[in-house]
Amino acid sequence: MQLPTLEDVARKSGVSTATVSRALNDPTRVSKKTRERVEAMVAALGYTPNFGARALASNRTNTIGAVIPTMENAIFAQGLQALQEELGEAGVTLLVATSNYDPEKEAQQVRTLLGRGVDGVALIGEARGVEIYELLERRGVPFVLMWTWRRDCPWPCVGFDNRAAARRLTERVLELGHRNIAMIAGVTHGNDRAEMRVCGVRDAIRAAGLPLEDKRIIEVEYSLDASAAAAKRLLAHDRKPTTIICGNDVLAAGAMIGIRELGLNVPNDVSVTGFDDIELSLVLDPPLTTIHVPHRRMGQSAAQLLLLLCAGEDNVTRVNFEPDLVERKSLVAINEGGRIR
Amino acid sequence: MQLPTLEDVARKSGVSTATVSRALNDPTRVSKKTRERVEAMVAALGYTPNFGARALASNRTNTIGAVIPTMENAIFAQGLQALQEELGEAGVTLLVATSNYDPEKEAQQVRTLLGRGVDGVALIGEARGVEIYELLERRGVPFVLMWTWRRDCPWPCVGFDNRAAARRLTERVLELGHRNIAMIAGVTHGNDRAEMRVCGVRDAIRAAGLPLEDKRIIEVEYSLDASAAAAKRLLAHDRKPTTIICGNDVLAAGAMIGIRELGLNVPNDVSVTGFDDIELSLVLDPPLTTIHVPHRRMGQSAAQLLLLLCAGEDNVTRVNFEPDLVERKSLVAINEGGRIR
DNA sequence: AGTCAAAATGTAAGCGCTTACACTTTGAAT
DNA sequence: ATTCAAAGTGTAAGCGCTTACATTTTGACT
Repeated sequence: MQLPTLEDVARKSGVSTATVSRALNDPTRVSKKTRERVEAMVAALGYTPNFGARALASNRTNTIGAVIPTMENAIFAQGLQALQEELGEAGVTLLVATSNYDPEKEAQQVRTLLGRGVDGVALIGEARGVEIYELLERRGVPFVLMWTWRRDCPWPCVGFDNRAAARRLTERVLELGHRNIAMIAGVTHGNDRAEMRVCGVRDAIRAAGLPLEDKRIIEVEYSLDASAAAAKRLLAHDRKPTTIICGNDVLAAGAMIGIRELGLNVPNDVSVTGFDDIELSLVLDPPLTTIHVPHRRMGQSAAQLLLLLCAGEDNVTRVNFEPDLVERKSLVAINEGGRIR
Repeated sequence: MQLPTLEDVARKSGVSTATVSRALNDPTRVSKKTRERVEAMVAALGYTPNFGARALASNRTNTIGAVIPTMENAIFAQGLQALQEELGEAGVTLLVATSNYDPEKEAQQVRTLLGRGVDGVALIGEARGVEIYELLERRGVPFVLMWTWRRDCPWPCVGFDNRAAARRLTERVLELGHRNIAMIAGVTHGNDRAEMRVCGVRDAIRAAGLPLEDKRIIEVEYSLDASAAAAKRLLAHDRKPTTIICGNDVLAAGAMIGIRELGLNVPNDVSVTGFDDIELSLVLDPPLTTIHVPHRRMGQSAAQLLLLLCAGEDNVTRVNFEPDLVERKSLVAINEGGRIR
């Protein structure tokens, strides 16, 4: 069966295809009478514009592409959902691709998205080969970086200062009397958020005049198993850490599993902190002290910025959110004896 | 700047556009010599096919659309990721839309996807207005239902028997001596998976000759808060349930939060079971006894089926996975006194 | 009634690709 | 050498839409 075309609508409502096109895309440019006639005919025929033809003729697809590392853990889910909803209200569709934290794969996904003619692109973080940025700029396709922010970032970004937030968290840990701190970080290669979080922790420890010991920072992939193993390794150390700062909530959850398997208790034997404040942090026992990231607002804001950029606005904008430290039960003060509470 | 077109490639490599098109889409139909020349020219110019033009001319988009309820909890993440990866290997892109468990929104999203010319559609579950099925069939767009399976389902589906699995789980609960069972279910309206899980629980209880009490089954939206509240309500009952069977892992996590807030202990005071076996179930303390659903295999299988259907294969296929009961620590046997363990 | 800018509409040329069909070349079999 | 199917290539007609430009209609003023 053949779908009705613009021309069918035009013929049956006694106007030209141009008028139908206008009635659909910019109703103000058409008299009320024709508009209504056309709309009625569209409904009667069940006409839907052909996406490919429209894209070909107008050179726009009303599609934004996003490349995220993974959908499998919830870190990006909320933000993406919000991005999608916000774009949806403007009639723009979101195309999501995943890179599995592999820069090469990310580049390939960006190329695929460009091949599909996306009008704009959302990327996570700043760290990637310069060729992607060049490609995007050469093609004139606007993009924004999400989940990251830096004062002098040369590109539009919507996020927060991972380094400052990690530093703030660590300062709180220090304030609670911890002097023996370890960290389970995400893999920092090609991941500036992970890297900046490590830097932030280092900043705070150094500022406190404490030594920073490289072996107390373990980098692992974002999985429960890897993090649980890392926690066990850290706690096998002769001088056990009193706090394990984790690169994100998933790592914190993994660390808590590892700690539990060692027969130790959080927070009595060791404190744990997370980062991101995904739903997970509430189901953990004890609930996780973590950095709350405003995922939804970030997604919305990124959508708006992207729409602006697509509309031709072209000054680089940066949106900086201020993540909060939410203190729950997984981090407690240390007492005089060096044991916790 | 103007992007290179097929014609540019053709001109510069001294062949016709038809030959270039063939060299790109079906290399075997072109001599080795020309193929190599064309490929070199493509690389040199950085040519990428124009998606819209291709879609318009060939009437295919190499895109599959999926409508899922939400990305915000991880239930669908793994399955979708697998679906996407499998499609990706066939050069097909996945377009994901969300309905937020709203049938009306789902219908609208399907229409949007069709408007974008998707070659096939993946939907979650079977329960929806007949008009969506009609629309899909009228358009001749193949689709598969995921996360659900029924012997006499009239449409292609890739999933498992939610009812049987829920029944199996409940039988195990009964086998462990529980006689006083409550359930926190997902909202069943427009959600056959949730509904079938309730049915399965009922089946088992009825088969055991026990009374089934409607008030012991509470339907809530899939959120931690709602489930925690429901658990509290159930436990405020004069005859406390010894097990709370939850419609999925998220609800189980919420129930455990509620139970904890009541100062009770899982599983000593009350057992809890989940359904889905998402990563969450491992981070809970105690780890959750739940039904393991093979999300990844389901996604892969759905992708393969969809690709077949798009290729013209048109006999209705149903793929049934056998979910396992994984027993962890949140469900324990009841002792003689009626108290647990 | 006449004027004329503004509003509404029509005409038709593409957008970049695929593919039916026609034509040419190739090379194995005679 | 000749033949002829198979393999390779070219020609050109769309696919369904947008939009620059041309033309007609409208209606607020004289």
